[in-house]
Amino acid sequence: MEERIRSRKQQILHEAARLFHKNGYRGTSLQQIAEKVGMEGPSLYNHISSKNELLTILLMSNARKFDERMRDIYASSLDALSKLEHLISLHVELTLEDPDAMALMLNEWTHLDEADKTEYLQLRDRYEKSFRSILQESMDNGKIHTMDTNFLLFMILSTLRSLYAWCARYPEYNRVELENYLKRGIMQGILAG
Amino acid sequence: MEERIRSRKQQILHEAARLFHKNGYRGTSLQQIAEKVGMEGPSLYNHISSKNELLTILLMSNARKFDERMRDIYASSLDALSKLEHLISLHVELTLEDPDAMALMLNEWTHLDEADKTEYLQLRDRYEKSFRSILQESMDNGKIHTMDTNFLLFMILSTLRSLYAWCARYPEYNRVELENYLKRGIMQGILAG
DNA sequence: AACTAAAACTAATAATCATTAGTTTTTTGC
DNA sequence: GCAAAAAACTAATGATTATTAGTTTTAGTT
Repeated sequence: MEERIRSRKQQILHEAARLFHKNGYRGTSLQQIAEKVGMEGPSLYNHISSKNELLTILLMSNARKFDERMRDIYASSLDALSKLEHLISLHVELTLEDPDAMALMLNEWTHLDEADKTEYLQLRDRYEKSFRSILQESMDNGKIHTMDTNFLLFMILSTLRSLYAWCARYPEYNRVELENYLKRGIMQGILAG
Repeated sequence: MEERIRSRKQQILHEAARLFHKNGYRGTSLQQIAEKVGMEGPSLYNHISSKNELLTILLMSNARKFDERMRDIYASSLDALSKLEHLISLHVELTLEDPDAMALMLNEWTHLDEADKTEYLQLRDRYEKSFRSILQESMDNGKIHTMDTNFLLFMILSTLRSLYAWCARYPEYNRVELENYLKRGIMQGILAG
């Protein structure tokens, strides 16, 4: 009859992620998190050392996962255009895997303490540089239109980064559909013909 | 005397917009706003009735402007594809006009009080419905690829709504360049040939 | 100069909330 | 069963902060 009981800390992290996503880090009190888990606010301190620790764990683990997966793609021997497709898939996969963590990573990183913020921004910067370099290579190969690389990166990342909101609103779309739509929309644009 | 009040209030609104954008509504104290304007926190109450009033004025005026401009475009006799181009221009224009107000409208509307939030969500909903209907018409006309209209709307709005962040980071791009890049990127996609 | 109202100031209020202290209950290993 | 550790509770603490109260200064009008 033992169903898998997540450790208490995992439960806390899970509820924190949901609430931080829904109401923001500042807009969420420890009391609210505690209530969801079924205890009083101060009891949380038997499991965590601070509110900020919760954010840091959730956010940094997602950021590091992104970094790792990006490095795999970047270092692969695929051609640039295929790498780009894999990047799109990566966003879809990680967003579907944990939309709350994704939302936190994108929206709440300002509340990290200084050391973590520095590391986060380094990871993000490296990610963007790799992404840009893949776009640049595709352009040099003549595979995609010549265009301001930074602006192109901005357009693509805008869409990929908003994906968590789409998934929250329309949970019925699966990974394959999302990847397909995104690749078509980004690669081919919307004009017919 | 009326003029004095107005200009002082405009000053306060301006600094509030900058700070709300930079640190969020909750992350901004009245004391901080007051300091930027050159007074003590409580002195603000000679000009405003509450912190929330500042957010409401900034946010709702922008939302209503959007609504009004959208209605002009929607009601025009242009063909659907031209309307879409005008919508892109509208986002560029209003974003460049006041990036702080745009960021507030997109990110801080949750802090509106109930009545304003309801109105805001109605405006937003109407905006999205009109946008979607224009996309649908373009699709029916065979002008753009057949595809899930909601997802297409999501992709386009993701980019347009992120524009304020781009403008903050790269202030050297002007309206014409932004419109051109966006129209090309959205309409034609990135694939060469 | 004197009156008035706007607009500033300082000090107090009250709410929220992360965190600590101290205590009691529950669980666990034997 | 039982000691000890883990995990819960209640009750402070202290910081922040929106807002109000009461007072003084500033500036415009007569």
